[in-house]
Amino acid sequence: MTRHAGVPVLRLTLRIDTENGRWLGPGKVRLLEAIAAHGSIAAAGRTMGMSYRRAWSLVEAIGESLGRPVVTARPGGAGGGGASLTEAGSALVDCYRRLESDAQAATNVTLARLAALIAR
Amino acid sequence: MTRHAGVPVLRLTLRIDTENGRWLGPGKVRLLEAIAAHGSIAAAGRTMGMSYRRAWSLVEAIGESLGRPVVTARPGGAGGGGASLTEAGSALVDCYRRLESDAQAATNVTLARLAALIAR
DNA sequence: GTGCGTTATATCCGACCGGACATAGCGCTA
DNA sequence: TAGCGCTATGTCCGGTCGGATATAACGCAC
Repeated sequence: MTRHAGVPVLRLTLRIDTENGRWLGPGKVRLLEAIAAHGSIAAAGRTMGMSYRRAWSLVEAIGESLGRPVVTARPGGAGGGGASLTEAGSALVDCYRRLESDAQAATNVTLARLAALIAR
Repeated sequence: MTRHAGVPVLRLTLRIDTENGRWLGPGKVRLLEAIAAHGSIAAAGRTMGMSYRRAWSLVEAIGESLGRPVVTARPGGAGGGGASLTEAGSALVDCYRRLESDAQAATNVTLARLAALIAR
């Protein structure tokens, strides 16, 4: 990931807007990935520097965007419980990441042209 | 622009993040286009339902993202003055719209797969 | 059965953002 | 020269969002 001297790096992020005014962006996707990686909403929130309250409400919002839950959570038990992605949840992450890489590949030349516009 | 029965429409929006924490999204680009179309920041703001104050500060923010001004404005004169895009400003709009169409073309099949995930 | 960490939810508060309003300067036009 | 509309900028206020905190329930481990 080297960069040419003086040419600024531009990062392209995608946001998917649904009909009902909700949307999905990179933050929510990263949260889902962290939940999958750590096995709990609380641990995912901690690693991303957000409160459990916020992490939970984001998960809620994603579920409402999709019309179905994206995580299954269980309180109590070993380690206090935990959470993992539903099939729809991990499919959502996969779709988003594929969208991202496809878009990146299709736009990198124009993105470089845009980067050249920026004063340095 | 027909849609299959029951399949929700997803809109893909791009956001370009620069190194200094600033970014450019569809709202700012539409504002620039409105300025080009109407010949003034004030008129552009009115057609987009925002105050002159806000329109002007957005223009300012875009300029700081790019490191150079995106509009040239002149107070006084016929009609009170006006504003138009600089060369960098219209190049920015062109780049963004091209990014958008390229990304749209490259992702529409995956986007359809994502749309199928959404409960109806 | 006590303890622990997590889920789930309510409430309160401060920070931030945008909207509303105010003001000053500018230059053509009538 | 008076007026108009736009640029440019400051200030204040209210709504919204996130952070902090509190509480209850749950179920395994010890």
